[in-house]
Amino acid sequence: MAGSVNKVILVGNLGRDPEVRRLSNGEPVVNLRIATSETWKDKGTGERKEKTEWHSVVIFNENLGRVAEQYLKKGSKVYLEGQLQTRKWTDQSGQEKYTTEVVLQRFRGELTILDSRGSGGGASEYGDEEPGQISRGGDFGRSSPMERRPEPAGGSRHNDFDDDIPF
Amino acid sequence: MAGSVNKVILVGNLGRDPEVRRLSNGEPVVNLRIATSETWKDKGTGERKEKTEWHSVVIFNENLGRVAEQYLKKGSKVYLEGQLQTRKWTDQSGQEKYTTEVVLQRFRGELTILDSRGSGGGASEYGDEEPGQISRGGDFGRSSPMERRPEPAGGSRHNDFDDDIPF
Amino acid sequence: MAGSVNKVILVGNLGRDPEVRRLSNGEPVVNLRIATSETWKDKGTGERKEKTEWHSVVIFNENLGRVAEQYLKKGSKVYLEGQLQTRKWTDQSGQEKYTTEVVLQRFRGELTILDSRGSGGGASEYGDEEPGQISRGGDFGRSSPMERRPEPAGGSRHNDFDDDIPF
Amino acid sequence: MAGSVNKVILVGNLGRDPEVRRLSNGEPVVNLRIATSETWKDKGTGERKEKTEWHSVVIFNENLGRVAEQYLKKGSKVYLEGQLQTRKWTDQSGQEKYTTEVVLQRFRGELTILDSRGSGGGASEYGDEEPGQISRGGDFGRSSPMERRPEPAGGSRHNDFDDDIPF
DNA sequence: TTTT
DNA sequence: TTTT
Repeated sequence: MAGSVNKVILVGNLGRDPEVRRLSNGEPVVNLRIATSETWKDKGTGERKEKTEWHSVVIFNENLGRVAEQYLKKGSKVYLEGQLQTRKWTDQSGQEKYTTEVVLQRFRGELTILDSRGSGGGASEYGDEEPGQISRGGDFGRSSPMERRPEPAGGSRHNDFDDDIPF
Repeated sequence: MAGSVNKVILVGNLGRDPEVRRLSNGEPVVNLRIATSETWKDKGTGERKEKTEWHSVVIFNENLGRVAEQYLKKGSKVYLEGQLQTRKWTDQSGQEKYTTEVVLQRFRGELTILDSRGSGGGASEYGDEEPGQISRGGDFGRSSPMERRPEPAGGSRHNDFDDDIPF
Repeated sequence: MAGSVNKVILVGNLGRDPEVRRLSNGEPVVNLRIATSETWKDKGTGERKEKTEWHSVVIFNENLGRVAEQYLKKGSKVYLEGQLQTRKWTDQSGQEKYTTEVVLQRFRGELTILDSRGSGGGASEYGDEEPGQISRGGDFGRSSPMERRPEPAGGSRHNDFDDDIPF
Repeated sequence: MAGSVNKVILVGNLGRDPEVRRLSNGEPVVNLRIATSETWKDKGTGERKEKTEWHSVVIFNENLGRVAEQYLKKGSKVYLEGQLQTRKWTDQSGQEKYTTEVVLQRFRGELTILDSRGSGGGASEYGDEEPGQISRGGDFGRSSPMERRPEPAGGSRHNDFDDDIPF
């Protein structure tokens, strides 16, 4: 159906270091485990209570994946936007299982580092006069670095990421 | 942890009529099945493709639950905000399962009807000079209708919902 | 400062037809006037009241601009995401004025048509196996159509937009 | 119109201390000045550039206003949700002016402190078994503290805020 | 006027 | 498994 929106916004902390797998072309696919939590005070007992929710995040967005890989670690606080996706899989015993994840698809989603260290800028790749959003997935919509910034003839293309450090 | 945000925004259509269970106090708990989908054209084949994602939504928010119960049906288009929650349960065979849902907690979340019919107003319950958000969960933070609008002495309390039709 | 987010989400109706200006390169810059409103009932008088807020939206995003130009008109209902931007200008009498707008920058923002007619798909431009978000600005991050889909040798490139109708 | 959404999400830093005015009933109305910014690298010159956007925020939400008053200061980083509102006013010279603000209405909006200090919990006021969202405006929908937590007979009601520190 |  |  058209006219639909599927958006998740999380601000939370990484429960462990990012897990990075790599596609055959070298692109990273990064998995994060993000905790969000709420605290409240039990009106009956006056006790302070807390409930933590854990979120599985998968980053297919190449640029945000590189940011995650390089700058996030256990404990990092992030703002991220992705979409809800549920996939079906079969465990070893043949049982059907469903897993729901927050997915940052290729060229989509957002990731912003909120730690005082580790923040300070973004992995923006704009090269013109218009400002680029910090670490925003949508900034980068192209399928290969070659499409991205036409090199002058004879120009050498180094590691793209070198000049896109997010702080 | 403080400083966290757990928010889901969906615009989509109900795949079936709302399912309403009722708490011992009469409050509705409403389950929705919402479809969002994306379409794209395969660059190779030129074929138009579509992928639909299904979301399980649970409304504990009493007022939004009543709105859902009364005004939503299979096919209705809604905007809603809730939070991600994963719960563990055990199926009949003793297998542990996890289900992730979009939850509108008591006094929280938002629900807005987007159909041309069925839209046109909100279930707002503000009674003062300030405008109330349309069908917003947070509008209603009180735990019983009795707390809500002090009745004049001798006043009779009718069905609360009568005067809160969302369109 | 890094680690910042500036996001506006609107669901509302166009108060008039889109206004389209065109850059020297032919790219459209589209201005929308969007109404959102809230209704509530005055607790004192029992009167139903409504307050409408008007938003100025500027679409620099080329693809979303084309969608707006072609498919939106007075009365259309849309979901859109942009960012807040305030600009200073001087009126004819030399007075300094400030105007705050919701801006969809190049390659950014989202626009989804919510009318039953006019919905039904998206202006996605993905050409691979992964689904593209409907009418999402970030889908298109390239600065010219030439970068976009490498044509087979001898292939002719027609109006790009023809095959990207959002429904 | 019903079926509308008017939402602003900001993550940014306070440019100065909160400004607090007080209504005749003692409720605070708090004004914040929030900076968001974007950085990018000019593709031509290779220069790193930055553009800052300033947002005026007005908090009518009593509870979030108290949180802002007590815990925010110049430099604090916050996540907040409000709605766009433009108001007309006349300056000293009789000129008509328009100002657009991000408004957190009574019982609405969200405010979460993101600084490592100053975060760590929320001003939640739930008193039952369900967890309360951190510093969420919508948690509190009632117009006076008296409605809030029924006191045991003879119970004394102290400063409500004492036991609701957000960390 | 913030932040990095 | 995070954070406060």
